[in-house]
Amino acid sequence: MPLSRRISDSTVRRLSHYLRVLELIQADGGVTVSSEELAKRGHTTAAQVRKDLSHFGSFGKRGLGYSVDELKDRLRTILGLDRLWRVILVGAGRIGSALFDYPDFKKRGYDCVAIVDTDPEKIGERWGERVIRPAEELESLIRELNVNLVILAVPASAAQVVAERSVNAGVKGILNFAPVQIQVPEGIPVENVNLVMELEALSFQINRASET
Amino acid sequence: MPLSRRISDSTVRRLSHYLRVLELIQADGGVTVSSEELAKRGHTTAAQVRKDLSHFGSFGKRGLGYSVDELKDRLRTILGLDRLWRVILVGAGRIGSALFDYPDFKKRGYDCVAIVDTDPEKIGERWGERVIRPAEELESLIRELNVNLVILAVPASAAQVVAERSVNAGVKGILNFAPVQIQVPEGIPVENVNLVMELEALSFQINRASET
DNA sequence: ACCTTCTTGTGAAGCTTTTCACAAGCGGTT
DNA sequence: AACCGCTTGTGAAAAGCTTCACAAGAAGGT
Ligand SMILES: NC(=O)c1ccc[n+]([C@@H]2O[C@H](COP(=O)([O-])OP(=O)(O)OC[C@H]3O[C@@H](n4cnc5c(N)ncnc54)[C@H](O)[C@@H]3O)[C@@H](O)[C@H]2O)c1
Ligand SMILES: NC(=O)c1ccc[n+]([C@@H]2O[C@H](COP(=O)([O-])OP(=O)(O)OC[C@H]3O[C@@H](n4cnc5c(N)ncnc54)[C@H](O)[C@@H]3O)[C@@H](O)[C@H]2O)c1
Repeated sequence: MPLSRRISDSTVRRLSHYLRVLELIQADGGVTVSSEELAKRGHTTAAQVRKDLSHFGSFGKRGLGYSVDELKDRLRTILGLDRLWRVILVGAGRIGSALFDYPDFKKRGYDCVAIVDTDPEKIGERWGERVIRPAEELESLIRELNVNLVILAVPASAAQVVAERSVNAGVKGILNFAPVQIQVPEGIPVENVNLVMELEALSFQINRASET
Repeated sequence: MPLSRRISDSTVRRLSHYLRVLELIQADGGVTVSSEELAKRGHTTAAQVRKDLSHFGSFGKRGLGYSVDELKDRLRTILGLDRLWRVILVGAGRIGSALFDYPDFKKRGYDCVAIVDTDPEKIGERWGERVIRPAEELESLIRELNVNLVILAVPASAAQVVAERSVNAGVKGILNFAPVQIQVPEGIPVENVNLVMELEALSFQINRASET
């Protein structure tokens, strides 16, 4: 069990995927599952499933497969879902309002504990249990509420500055919706969501397929 | 110029990235650009930039670099942005309303020509120039408006059915926001956006970094 | 016309990820 | 207690992707 090797990005995404599949299997009353089945319902092969899991230990029983319950717990621990993550949402615009209160976040332990915006019209507005705070309070909110993650839902021009301020205030990871590559200190993970890029990947593939 | 080899996903995403960088350079008045500079402002290396581009031809001049204008055009063609894409939005909920009229889509040639929903409260509602149509009209709208792409912004339970209906009606690609792996016929590209997965990738990396 | 400087395009090397293949192990059956 | 069917865990092979390194070519100066 090579617990210290680097884990590839694709492996992590697949783990996340396996977890979701396990939840579905559990909801259907499944008790054990083979790598074969996990692969079929995921998007991959049985060997890949086993290799992915083997990076973190050996959770299965030969001849039987994996205990759904146990594997689910293991994956939750591996993915860091065995604790609560405190998230601040920066930018209460269109994408921000979709993300806020997205139930799947809460279900996985991501709790949006604060929202900030610069727009005086929006500051003070109540969203569910939260009130939109002015952007100047970003640092103090992060410190006082012990925020771990920031969701950047601001215009591209503001993203870099907000990211820097957030990291300086102690945030440990960034989910960035602005279509810019933000620069952060070594060791602070950033995940980018770029929807234009996704559409471009589609049109590229469609074009390519039609080129015979 | 190996025009027929398979292009990796990561290459396509970088092309998309280069295009954005080129637009920024052009806005700053840049006329030519070297792979070195493109790499610095992207997220990669000069060799990678050249290798990526070399799959599609040789667009540069040795000693000089690339013409910003020309490379931009070439990339637009490669990514399929030299035409208009007609998009239907299925699901006029929170994420759907954020996506609709997202200006960056229009700027790249993706035009949301129709919106459908099942909710009687929403049907008939006007969003900008569009009116939300009942979901039963999905197929007829796709055919009549010559829709190429579908954005799935419906609950996970509805995603598979909507995807199948859309493909049967002639859609050529799917951007899926529902957190399920949808099954489609060979040759229909699907891009998935799974935000929970992105957050999980962050918490995984944060956990891992703190394990010394 | 030649030399210098710069940067591309590209095989080859190096590295990472995926797939293969099979010994090892578990549980049920005879 | 030995056998059998099944599935894991894992080295080794294969495939895929990135980096290296350099010849080839372009522009400008002398
Ligand atoms: N709408 C979409 O579908 C969509 C999709 C993908 C990416 N994005 C990106 O997400 C970001 C936000 O998009 P949107 O459509 O929600 O825009 P929006 O204009 O609706 O919202 C942006 C919000 O950020 C606030 N803001 C601006 N500067 C700020 C700052 N320094 N600190 C805090 N708040 C600030 C604004 O007041 C506004 O409320 C943009 O970068 C956009 O490119 C949007
Ligand atoms: N809100 C988010 O931040 C977010 C983020 C990522 C992914 N998602 C996913 O996107 C999807 C939509 O999320 P949402 O938050 O917008 O939910 P929502 O409930 O706000 O919107 C869903 C909409 O789809 C409509 N709908 C349901 N069945 C339909 C059908 N068969 N045909 C057409 N329309 C139908 C509903 O009437 C509703 O208007 C979900 O799968 C969700 O998991 C949401």
